[in-house]
Amino acid sequence: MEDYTTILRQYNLKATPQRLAIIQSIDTYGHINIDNLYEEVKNKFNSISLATIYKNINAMIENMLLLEVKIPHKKSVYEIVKEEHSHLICDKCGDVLDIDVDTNSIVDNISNKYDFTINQSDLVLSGICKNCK
Amino acid sequence: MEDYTTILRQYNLKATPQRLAIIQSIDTYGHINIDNLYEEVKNKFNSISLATIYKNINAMIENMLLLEVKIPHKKSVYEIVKEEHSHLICDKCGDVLDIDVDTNSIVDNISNKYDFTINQSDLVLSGICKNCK
DNA sequence: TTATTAAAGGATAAAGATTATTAATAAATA
DNA sequence: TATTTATTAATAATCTTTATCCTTTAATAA
Repeated sequence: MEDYTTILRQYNLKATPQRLAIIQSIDTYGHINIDNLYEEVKNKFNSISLATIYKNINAMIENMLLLEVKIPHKKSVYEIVKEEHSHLICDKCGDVLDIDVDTNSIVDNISNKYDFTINQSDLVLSGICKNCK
Repeated sequence: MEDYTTILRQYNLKATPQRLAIIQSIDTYGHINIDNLYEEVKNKFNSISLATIYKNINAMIENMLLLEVKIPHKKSVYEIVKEEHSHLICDKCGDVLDIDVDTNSIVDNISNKYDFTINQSDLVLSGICKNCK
């Protein structure tokens, strides 16, 4: 993931400087919420408006470049779409880790039992991380 | 789950008629979001204020009688705290089902791998239910 | 390179969601 | 039944998110 301009265009989004700053911050942090993203982008881009952040986050989500991760008791964070994975959250320091969990057997099992077509599996594990305990 | 008055008192909450109506609606529906809850309670209790709904939902969450369930692309729903379980959501009709999924091996595995103390495991499976497909 | 066009940005207003305030009321308790 | 304290309703205040409108800019093709 280097050339953000190309990536944006691949997702049918014009490569504006504001968008480059947004996508770069998200990529750097891995996961970031709206407020921190605004602060972050503002450092490089003093004049940016909060509405621009919202508009672009929404556009990038619609075009499937970004994903919203909902977290218990916290504000959502946004990440770049990659292979499906789960999340491990530290309730103390707020750190968010991507983890690899095989949920296939669970999904198959529930899918059969309830006659459901399951398209998405969101797993969030919360607790206290190594450094915080 | 019958005597809501007793339950509220067990959780150190005064048993007001408004609270009884709230807890009864949640229990009846199983899962309900703020807006639907407000509508529902208003039917029995015309004068209730939306702020009262919010205050009580928050009080009940703090006192661990209720739980917020965050759902991708939707408003959160609230449920009465029971044994830990996961959720199966129909993206079409919005129905929410409690499901029993054994996440112990996953939690143990990740817990060891990352040296994390995991306190909570939130799994939401989304798709299309039997009736909607 | 420049001109054209459609989209995006910034400022701010509007809308939506949640919380705080305050005076009146009602639940718990003795 | 009286007293105390928490709760309610109404509404204001505070976020949070989206819409509007005018200016600016990225993409495209001449």
